[in-house]
Formats: sequence, structure tokens, C-alpha cells
Amino acid sequence: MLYFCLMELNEAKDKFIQSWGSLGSQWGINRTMAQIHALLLIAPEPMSTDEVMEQLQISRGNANINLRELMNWQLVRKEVKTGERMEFFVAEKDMWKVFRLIFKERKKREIDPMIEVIHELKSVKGDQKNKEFAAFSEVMDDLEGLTNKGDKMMELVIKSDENWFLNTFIKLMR
Amino acid sequence: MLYFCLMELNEAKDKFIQSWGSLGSQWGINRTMAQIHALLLIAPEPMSTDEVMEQLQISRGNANINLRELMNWQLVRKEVKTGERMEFFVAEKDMWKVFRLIFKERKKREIDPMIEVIHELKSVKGDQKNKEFAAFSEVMDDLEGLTNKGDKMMELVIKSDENWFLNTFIKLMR
DNA sequence: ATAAACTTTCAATAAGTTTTGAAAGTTCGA
DNA sequence: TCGAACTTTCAAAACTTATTGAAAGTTTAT
Repeated sequence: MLYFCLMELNEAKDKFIQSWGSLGSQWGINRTMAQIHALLLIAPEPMSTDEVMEQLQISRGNANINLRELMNWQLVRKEVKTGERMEFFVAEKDMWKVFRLIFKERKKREIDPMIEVIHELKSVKGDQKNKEFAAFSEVMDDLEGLTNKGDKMMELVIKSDENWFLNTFIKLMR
Repeated sequence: MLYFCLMELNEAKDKFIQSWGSLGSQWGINRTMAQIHALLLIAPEPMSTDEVMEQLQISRGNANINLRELMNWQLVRKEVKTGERMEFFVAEKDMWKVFRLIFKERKKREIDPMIEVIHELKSVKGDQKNKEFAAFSEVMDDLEGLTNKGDKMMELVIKSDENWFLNTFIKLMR
């Protein structure tokens, strides 16, 4: 029975890692990066590069690059064990914080460049009687309004603490 | 002077199409699909497949597949001109609606599968005294709570009308 | 100063995704 | 029913992105 339970758990862990990986790649995050993140999220102890390589069957280079990127995103940090020379890695476990960190990176990659482009294109001047120009500038105006508001909302989410944010929204939902 | 303005506008259009394309591909949407969408968004008149092919310098197959996908997303629809056999395409111009339609598709691809996986993995039973299991199930619990709330919020956005949604949020932001 | 232990880099390679275009399919008018 | 006008499909090719692994770099203990 113990054996059965361990199997179940290992299967479940594996399924979580694989799923997190493919979900990640569906939303533009490197599959391996998402898998390492999943692995560390459910690891009860800090893990070394070699353990990560071993568990996910990936090369040293790949492990290294993606661990570094996870540290850039602040989803993972190094931890030093006394008396050990090797470096160990731990994932941020507070899921609301994890969500906010991911959201922040995605905003940086997806929304910020859009705002910049729209801003630049809004400065193009032309004749409103020209059908082409009118259509173009209407789209730009609408987009600017929408992205500015979206941007403010996202900032709000990124900076908010969980309870304030969720409570406010739950109230809205009733 | 007219010439100068036309140049400016065409450059701007082109920049918009290229930018929309690379932004799209950064968030997991096929570059060509995003380019066609941009092209139709700023087109004052419905366009035929051949016009799209010509403007973006893409093949018939590529144009066809991506126009179909845009229609699946309900961002573009066919329009028939009387006396013309050829099909013409028009983009949805209401930007708030466009935003909601894209948001809906992204939720479908990014969040719904995650909810499903978490739900499945939460059913794995084990011994809370087992460190491995405890860590795993804590992550699952946290994720479930967060995704359920996120899911409700996203539904709310998808179904809301612009003014209600924006006004509510603007109030929050003050 | 040296060597062992460990980490980082990067050119080559593999894997995955998009695009092409010719061929097959469909629709419509006569 | 035929053929012209138009649309769709899909296997192969082009392009893009991720991964490998060996070599170079760094740190630490002695």
C-alpha cells in the first residue's frame, strides 16, 4: 500500500511538471523553464543543478540557462547550505506572489512594447477627410484608450496585495 | 505635401502591421495571423484574399489558413459584395470587443487547461506526514484557490460591457 | 600556486513551427 | 453538364527557437 501511494505521488508530480511545461510553452514561456519551476515548486528541499538535470533529463547548459532566467524573474533564488560548496535552488512558494511575478514579466513583454508603438503611431498627422487616414487614426485612438486603462489595471494587480485585490473583486462579482 | 502625407501614412500603416505581427508572436499568436488582423483593422474597405496576399506578400495557403483562424476567433468575418463572386473580409472594429475576444481565446488556451490539470491532481491522496506529499498538496491547494478566483474574474471581464467594467476599475484606481 | 569542484558559455545540432504552392475541391452561370 | 472562378488542403521546404556538451572560466581549500 505504501508502494502504491508513492507511485501515485510520483506520477502526480510528473504529470504536474509535464503539464506546467506545456502550459508554459503555450503562453510563450520556454518549456524547460516552466518544468524546472514546477519541479522546484513542489520540492520540499532546495535542489542542486545536478539534481534538476537528473530529474528532468536535461543538459547542464540547459539547466543553467533556465535556472538563471527563473532567477531573473525572481521566481527562484539560490540557497547556500553550510559546509556545501554546491549551489542549491529554491522556488518562491507564495502562489499569489508567483502569479504577480509572472504577470509582471508578461506585461513587460506583451503590453509595454504595444503601448510604445501606439504612442509613436499616434503622432502621425493627416487629413481626416482621407478615408485611409480616418480609419487608421480611429483605430489608434481606440487602442490608446484601451491600452492605457489596461496598463493601469495591470499595475494595480502587480502592486496589490492578495486580500485587497481578491476582496475587491469578489465584491464586484456578487 | 499630399505626397509627403501619403508616405507618412503608409509608413505608419506598415509599422503598425509589422509591430502587431511581432507583438502577436510574442504572445503566442501566429505572426501572419496578427498581421492580417492589423491590416484589416485599419482597412477602410473590406479586402479580398488576393489583396491580403498582395499587401503582405504571403502565399494563398497562408492567407487562407490565417483568415479562417481569425474567423474562428470572431475577429474577422466574410462580407459579400453584390455582383461579386469573390469573398471579402472585414475586421471587428470595436476595440473593446476585440480585446474581449482575444482575452477569451487566451483564457481558453492558457487557463482552462491549467484548471483541468490542477483539478485532476488534487484528487491524488497521500499521507500529510510525508514531506514530499505535504509540499505537493500544499501547492495544489494554493493553485486551485488562485485559479478558481482568476477564472471567475476573467469570465467577468469577458462578459462585461466596457463601461461597467472600466468605470468600476477606474473608481478602484483613485 | 595548484588542483579539484563547480559554473558558465556558445557553436553546432535538433526539434518545433510556419509558409509555400501546386493539386484537389467547390460553386456557379450558362 | 461543363468549365471558369474561386477556395481549401497538405506534403515538403524554410525558418525559428531550444538544447546539447565540450571547452573555458571561476572559486575555494590546501
